[in-house]
Amino acid sequence: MWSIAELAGELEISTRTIRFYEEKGLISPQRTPGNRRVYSKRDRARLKLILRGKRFGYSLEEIGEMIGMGEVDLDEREQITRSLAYGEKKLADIRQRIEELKMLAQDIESMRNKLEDRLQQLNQEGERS
Amino acid sequence: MWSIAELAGELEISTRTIRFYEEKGLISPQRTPGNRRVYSKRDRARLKLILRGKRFGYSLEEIGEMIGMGEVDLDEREQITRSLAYGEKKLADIRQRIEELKMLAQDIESMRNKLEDRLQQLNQEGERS
DNA sequence: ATATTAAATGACGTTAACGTCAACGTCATA
DNA sequence: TATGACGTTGACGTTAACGTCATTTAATAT
Repeated sequence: MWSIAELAGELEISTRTIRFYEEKGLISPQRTPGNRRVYSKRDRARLKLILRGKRFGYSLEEIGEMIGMGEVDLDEREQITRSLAYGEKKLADIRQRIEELKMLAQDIESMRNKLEDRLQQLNQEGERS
Repeated sequence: MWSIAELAGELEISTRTIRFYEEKGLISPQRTPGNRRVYSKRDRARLKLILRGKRFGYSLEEIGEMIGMGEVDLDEREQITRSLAYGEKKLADIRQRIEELKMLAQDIESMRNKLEDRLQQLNQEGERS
């Protein structure tokens, strides 16, 4: 169990950010008798997932959908079916992103090659003086 | 060569967005005698790179650094050296992201398996009635 | 018991990344 | 040549994702 400051320190975000995510319904920590928030291991895992999502440019709203809010009033079978469908879409999305990242890496590598060539050329010009 | 609307259509962004990127110095298209913007193949490639970066949560400022603006008042050798160093960092970052995405995909797949098991179970319960 | 220190809540401020609108210029074409 | 359709530059508006107070309450140390 963690306090809000401990968790914020570990994850390198502000306490405001954590409260903000709670406002948006992304996490719902327990409270102490004195009304302080306490975060379980599960809350912490959820926060990490949120942060990971953010690093890939997902909005908080998208992340909310991803971790399955909304659609709370369905029977279990229906819920599971929808979650599966959503999961498939996300998987396709992620595989697509992996391919794009590889392309990005290639872009950068080809830039690197050109730059190295130019540097080589500059060095040779220098030697000829 | 493309007009701004053609390019916007193809890339599925607004013309405002394209002009905004120009304001920020990320692209600098040529102009016609009548002051219209014209976009070359190179401009288009650059825009695609920008959009790709955005999809991974990079800010426009970071993208700007990535495609090598800033540091304009250095000699060429220095410029190239810095660009190379920056490129290496980005490459490491990207490779890291690829690994993270693979992990995210695994998370989702294992969730899927659990859900499918549960669905199977529900179906069998149904048959036994 | 009191002084710190940490937390909660609410309100307002800020920044990036555009959207929207007005006022005007220009190009094609009937 | 006039009438849309497309483009340009401001200028102001908007939204997401927080930051920054001020105020009040609770826990901890002395």
